[in-house]
Amino acid sequence: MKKGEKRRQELLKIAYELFITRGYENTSVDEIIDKAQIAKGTYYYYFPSKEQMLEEVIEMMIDAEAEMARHIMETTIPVPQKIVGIITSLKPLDAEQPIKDALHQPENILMHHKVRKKLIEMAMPLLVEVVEEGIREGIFDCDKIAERVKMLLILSDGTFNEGTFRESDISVFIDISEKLLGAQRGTMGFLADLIDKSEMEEGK
Amino acid sequence: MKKGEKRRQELLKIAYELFITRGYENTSVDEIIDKAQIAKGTYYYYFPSKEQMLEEVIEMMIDAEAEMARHIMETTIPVPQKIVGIITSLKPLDAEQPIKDALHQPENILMHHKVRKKLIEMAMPLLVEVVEEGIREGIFDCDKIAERVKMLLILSDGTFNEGTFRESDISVFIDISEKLLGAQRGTMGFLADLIDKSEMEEGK
DNA sequence: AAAAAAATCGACCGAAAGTCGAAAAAATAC
DNA sequence: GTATTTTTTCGACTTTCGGTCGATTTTTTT
Repeated sequence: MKKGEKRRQELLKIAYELFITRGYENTSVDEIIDKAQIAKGTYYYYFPSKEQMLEEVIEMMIDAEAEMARHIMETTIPVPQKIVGIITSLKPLDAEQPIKDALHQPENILMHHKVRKKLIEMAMPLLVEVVEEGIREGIFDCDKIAERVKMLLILSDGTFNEGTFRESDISVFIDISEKLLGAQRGTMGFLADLIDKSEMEEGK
Repeated sequence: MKKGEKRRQELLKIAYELFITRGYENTSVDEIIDKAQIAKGTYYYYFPSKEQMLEEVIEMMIDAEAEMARHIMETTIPVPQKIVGIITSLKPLDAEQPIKDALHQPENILMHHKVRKKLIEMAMPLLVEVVEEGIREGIFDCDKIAERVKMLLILSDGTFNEGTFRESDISVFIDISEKLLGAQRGTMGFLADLIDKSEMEEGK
């Protein structure tokens, strides 16, 4: 009477991997049940539809990201670093070791969109807290924190997680982040080095 | 030997209307050929695939928006108003008279995403020009214009064209627009009235 | 051991995109 | 004005895919 939950997790894991490597739309239910060695009926015994399954897969992913983000929050690194840490930990699965691309560059728009939306929802309250921390410390100075955080998230996602990223975007992003939060010039400057470094690793 | 182009346009028009009112995914090729009173084979004589057709429908839409945007550019209204005018004219089809919704609110993500991307590509060079105009006039003061314009577009899209818009976003958006372009405080203030007005019309 | 509940099976269904060879219509050549 | 070639149209057929359903097996409960 709980073998069920194991199956469920097993299927979720298989689907997660297929969705990420080949895309949601390009993964058929048949492929999933093939890999899992089960029949159609069994699959639909656990999930009412493929899309509902996607929803659950995404939830899994968000949970993982959320944990990482919360972990960063609890550290004692400076507030600006926290913010950047949380934001960069939000790259859906891009930065993960083996899997990588094949997800949002080509055409996995549905999945990417859903992930992105939930990711922003999840990260907002955390970032609000961090920004408030920054305000108390005198590093930031602004009102309407939630709105500003939302825009920061929109901006970072649109700038970095889309295919149109250019090296020259960084300095503008830094500039605008500082002004958005009412920080002193240079507060976010360390971001440039960070990105330079990761670009080099990828040999871009 | 050119009846073909007429058919093509006819099909494009039918598809455009169906895509907009019912969504791309929810419109079947069968529905299109039903409305057009043609056979499957004829459809595929003109379009290699449904998705390619979407691409062409989108191009049509973009062209229309582009013309409107260019028209705004040629007027003699103040630069800040031009910018806002262009940006607001970019709402894919939202603001259009009879059609409206049923597009990006529910789940027409693929189409919305493609439109949005092309719209940004199209609008960037125009806005760059306008911002340069503003700089010459001393209204704006900034470097990296292309990058800043891109962010302005990302931000406006993410703020207004997504389902998460809140009244309180406006003032932050105004603030950040001004800072992004190096404008004086208040330069973009008129935006608030604009939005208030359109909200009222819709009875929100 | 019997009964009930949970889990599994796979043939089948319907919708939808896309194919293909043949035929009709139109344009061009002679 | 007829033959030939090109363009356009037709619709039955194929394939893929998400999803259904009643039957069957396995596991749990009593």
